[in-house]
Amino acid sequence: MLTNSRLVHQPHDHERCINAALLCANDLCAEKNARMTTTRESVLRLLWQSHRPLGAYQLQDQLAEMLGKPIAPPTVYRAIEFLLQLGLIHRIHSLNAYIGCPFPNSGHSNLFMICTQCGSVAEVAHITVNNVVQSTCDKVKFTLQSQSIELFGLCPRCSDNTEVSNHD
Amino acid sequence: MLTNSRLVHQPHDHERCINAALLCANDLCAEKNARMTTTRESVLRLLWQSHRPLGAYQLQDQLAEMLGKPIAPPTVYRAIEFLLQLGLIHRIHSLNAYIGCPFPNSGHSNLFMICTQCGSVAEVAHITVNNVVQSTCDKVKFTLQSQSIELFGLCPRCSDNTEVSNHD
DNA sequence: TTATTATTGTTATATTATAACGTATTATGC
DNA sequence: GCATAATACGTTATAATATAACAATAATAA
Repeated sequence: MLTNSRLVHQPHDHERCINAALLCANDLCAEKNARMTTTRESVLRLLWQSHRPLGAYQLQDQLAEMLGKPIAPPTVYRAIEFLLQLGLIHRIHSLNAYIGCPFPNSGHSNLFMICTQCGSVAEVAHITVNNVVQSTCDKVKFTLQSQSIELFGLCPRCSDNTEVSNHD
Repeated sequence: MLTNSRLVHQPHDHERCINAALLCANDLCAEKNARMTTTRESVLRLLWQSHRPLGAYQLQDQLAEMLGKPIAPPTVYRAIEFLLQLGLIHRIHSLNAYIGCPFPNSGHSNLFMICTQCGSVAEVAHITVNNVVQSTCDKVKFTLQSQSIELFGLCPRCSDNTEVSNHD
């Protein structure tokens, strides 16, 4: 099982995540003959900086500040679209928000664990989940193309806190 | 495995689905001391009539026509909210649309198979999927509260058609 | 350099959803 | 029945999310 669950819920060095993501992005662009422009890189950077899902208009604000000039929605959405296509970020439908993908190369299904308390989101790629989903589709003759699995609940930290406060 | 997959993709008697859903809705309301008003019933009926996901503003139009008077968005959203709470309908996040639930009593997880060709949506409740999801959550100490699983691909009919056209 | 393509800027607007407050309707206790 | 409270609906305005269309600019290729 591939997951960033532990990392997400612990304080850690964000710079590393950001740099890893940017390196990976550059590789992917080189490979696919795509251009990693300032706007696109900035959006990716912002998503990794926050380390949690950001809406398009949050990105707009932060991007405007980062670049020191006003940015219109289409610019943001174009960058988002580009990064989505490359698999560098994901869209979380239930939140209308976007988040950096921790393992863009893994040909994985998108399974997100969204903490309803603190808003953190961990991504998990689990072969067993994939297999079960696939076999379920086979059973009803549904040709699976892609998927969006969004789980809501309490992350490890918030689970602990809840338990503690229940004991008070 | 519980599913309406076959039914969804075949021509069939919609009146039955509608009536079954309305009966079920009335029972649930009686049980929970909730009121099945004209607006709410109409929205539920419309969703079953179409037998595919409808957006809030599609519902608004159809509701206005059905009731013979203009309807404002809040009215629609209130009915939607009510039906969601009772578990009589589901929201499909990736489509910003709503659909009737074929088995509201089954304490099931929401797994949808969305045909990217014809737009039909089947719901499946599969204990194995639930179990795998749950055990994945356990592994990373995530306390699961609810879930949204949306699968995109080709329904049985569209799969067949594609195959045929490929052979031409 | 020029032609071509890809990207961004700009304006306007579509789509989805909710806030706030007033009115009407329905249930409940007397 | 009548007063009261609770619930649902009507109405207006607006927030939040997303895209269309076209002009301008920048990068690449010929």
